[in-house]
Amino acid sequence: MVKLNNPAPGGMQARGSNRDDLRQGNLSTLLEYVYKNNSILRSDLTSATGLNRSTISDLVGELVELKLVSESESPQLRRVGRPSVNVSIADNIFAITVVPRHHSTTISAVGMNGTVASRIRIATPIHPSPEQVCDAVEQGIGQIRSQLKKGYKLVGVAVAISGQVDVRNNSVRICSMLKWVDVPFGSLLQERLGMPVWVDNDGSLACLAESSFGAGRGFSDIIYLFGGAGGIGGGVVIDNQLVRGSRGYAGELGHIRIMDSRSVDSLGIAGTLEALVNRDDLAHALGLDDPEDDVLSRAILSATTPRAVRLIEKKIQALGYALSTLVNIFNPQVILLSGFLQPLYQANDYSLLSKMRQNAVAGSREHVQIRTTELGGRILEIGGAQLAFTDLIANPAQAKFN
Amino acid sequence: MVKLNNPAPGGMQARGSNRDDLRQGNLSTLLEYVYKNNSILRSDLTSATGLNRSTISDLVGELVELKLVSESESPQLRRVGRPSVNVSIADNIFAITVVPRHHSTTISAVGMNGTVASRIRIATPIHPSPEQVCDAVEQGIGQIRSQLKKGYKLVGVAVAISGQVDVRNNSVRICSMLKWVDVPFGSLLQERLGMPVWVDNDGSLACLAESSFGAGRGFSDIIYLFGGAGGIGGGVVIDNQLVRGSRGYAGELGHIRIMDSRSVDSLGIAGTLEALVNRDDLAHALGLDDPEDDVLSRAILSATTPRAVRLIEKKIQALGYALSTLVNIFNPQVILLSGFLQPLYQANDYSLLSKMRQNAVAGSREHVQIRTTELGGRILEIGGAQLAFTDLIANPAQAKFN
DNA sequence: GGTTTATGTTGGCACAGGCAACAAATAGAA
DNA sequence: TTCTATTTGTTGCCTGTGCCAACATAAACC
Repeated sequence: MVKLNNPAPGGMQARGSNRDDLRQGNLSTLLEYVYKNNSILRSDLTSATGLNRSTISDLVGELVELKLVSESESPQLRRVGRPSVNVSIADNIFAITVVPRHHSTTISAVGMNGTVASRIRIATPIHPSPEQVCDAVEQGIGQIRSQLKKGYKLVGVAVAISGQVDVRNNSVRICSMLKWVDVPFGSLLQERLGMPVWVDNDGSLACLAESSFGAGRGFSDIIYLFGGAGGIGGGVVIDNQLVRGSRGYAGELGHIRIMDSRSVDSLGIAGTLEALVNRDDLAHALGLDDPEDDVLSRAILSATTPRAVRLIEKKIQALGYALSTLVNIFNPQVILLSGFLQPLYQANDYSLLSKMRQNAVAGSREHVQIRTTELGGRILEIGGAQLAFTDLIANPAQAKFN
Repeated sequence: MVKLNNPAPGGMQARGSNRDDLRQGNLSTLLEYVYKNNSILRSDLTSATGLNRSTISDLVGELVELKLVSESESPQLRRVGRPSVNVSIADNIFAITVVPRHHSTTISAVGMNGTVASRIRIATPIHPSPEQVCDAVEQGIGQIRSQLKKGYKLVGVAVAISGQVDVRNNSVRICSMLKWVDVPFGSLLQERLGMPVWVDNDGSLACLAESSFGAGRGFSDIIYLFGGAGGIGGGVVIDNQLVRGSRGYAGELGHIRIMDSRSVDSLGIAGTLEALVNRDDLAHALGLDDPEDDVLSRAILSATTPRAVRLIEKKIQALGYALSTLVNIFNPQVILLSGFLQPLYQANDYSLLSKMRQNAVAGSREHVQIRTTELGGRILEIGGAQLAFTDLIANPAQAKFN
């Protein structure tokens, strides 16, 4: 459900809505439509929202005045009747996305219209301190500002962390990749930059991106799983809403239990999906040493040695078990696989599907699909930007830029 | 989030809101407050919703005219100032709750004010056909109608099924207890009775009840687990919203995988929570033959034979594994245990907690609580009624009774 | 070029909630 | 008792939001 600040009672904190909330909610709904579609006809907004033509006209007018969208002549559609006006997202609104890694940090400017306008990778010491990452970000934003066309507006900075993030206060609980524990990174960076900062888990951000702009488009209930060198991450969307849990730690799908085993995952938990389905094992069995994603992928799909084939099948089985648990819990419409889980699925989709179905309850297993993801390397930039645009979209009239 | 029919875009189906929606949303919010609290001061409604005093006065006035609530003098609070008016739910609005079991069906009338006004148990053949249950319900409602005070109003009938239910069309996908497969029970019963019928999974309904009126009050993110003779069921509440999944099959928490094992659960899936933590095993090890709940509970808490103690500990370990998976996925505030899982927890709460913590990610494990439930035997009646009252609460002005 | 169809535009309207002033009902102090 | 302070209910008026109907406009179709 969208805005109109009545958060559902139950916790009994529902608020009433007044006329301002009504207007704000409608503005927000419209802006979200334009954002998600990048560009949309006013007549489509009318039919989608159910609002009156004149109301849409008025609301879009306000968004134009706020310089959040622009109107342009419609493309030639060869349809009867007066052609409708095209509404597009302004091309000068950007979010900064920050992705810190072991020994470098990537800083990007992502337009609200979806374009990655600028991307800078800045080397840092291995396992950089929060201050060192702040330095890199500050430097990167400086460069980006000089590259962007004049008149640009920044909404703020989104940071994607490969670890556990308390989203209530934007602080990093644990990030093994950076060796951070309890770092209030959001506050640190915000103080340094003087603009809003949001921090979130990378799996959640990727899930967000894929659900809005990738393979999850049009689905309301989605499981997203990503397999990378650091382990397995993920995210869950229920009823079009990303699941965050009480503090934002939800979606640690790599750490769900599969079986008794002495293999432990990156957090030292035994028998989990991440412990059993592991990139290094696969690379090793395929005779590769720290391969790039596409190399590993091709190797998995063309594996022939009995040992490798056996191992791949074993991983598929383990993944199948995990999927069935998730399917039983969530009854999703679609499961999205990315990273090295994608070639694993493609190597033997039948095997994965049947393992999953075999261990899932009847109702849920029947209509669930498995798909591979679509967004590729830009996924964290898109997801991070989406996080950064959230406030703007929720309340377009109060937009503030930096 | 409450009403104001903008379902979140993403699936891109958000609708705009007009003035009618505004009014409807506020009426709904107020009615929900009164329902959840049974009785509340008008001044508390004012501060809780943030709406103006005069607006509350007007809205409550409409609810009174609709005969959904009544106003009465406030209790003596010995507070300075003019005493506020007390708003209570009308005492003549009822839902019928139906709980079909192996060889009997229980039909109850539950007041919107929370009272179970009438409860009738009607014997049926073992594994009754849908028609036989319909017969029982029709007969039961006939009796209930004669018992209720004149002037009563019925909103409809809610059916709690121990199995998988497609909530989109109120049909039973599979119910092993009744041996039903693909029974459109909602339509059948609705046609017979001529009033609205809703069907849902018993675990989901129990979760709903416990989250609104039981041990889950005040929490927004809840895991609910119930252990009974038929297996283990459950439900999940995220952000104050019951998780139903795409068709309503979500929440099959008994079928999440724990380990490799040859033990199978009621659906034939091996190594699941339900397969490993099993009421019959416990009863047998304790030398009991089909015990009542309280008998089993006492036996678990006072077990002394090494074999029984070992078995109990083993079950606790398995439950701990399941909880850690759930905690990793959801980052809930609280886990509610009921049925025979409750004495299992009480038998060694330290052991269960530490097993769960040991296998859960740092952020999520730190603040999660485990609690036992509060509602006892009335839980399905309360949860079912809540389901039946949902439409009325969502749109008080369109209330229709039977 | 006229007709049909769909959309944009405009002015007036209805009505929901806010606001301010006043009335009412209590506790507490003098 | 009486007076004051405090809180809440009530009333009339106002603002602003979305709706509606009539009209204008721009395309396809014949």
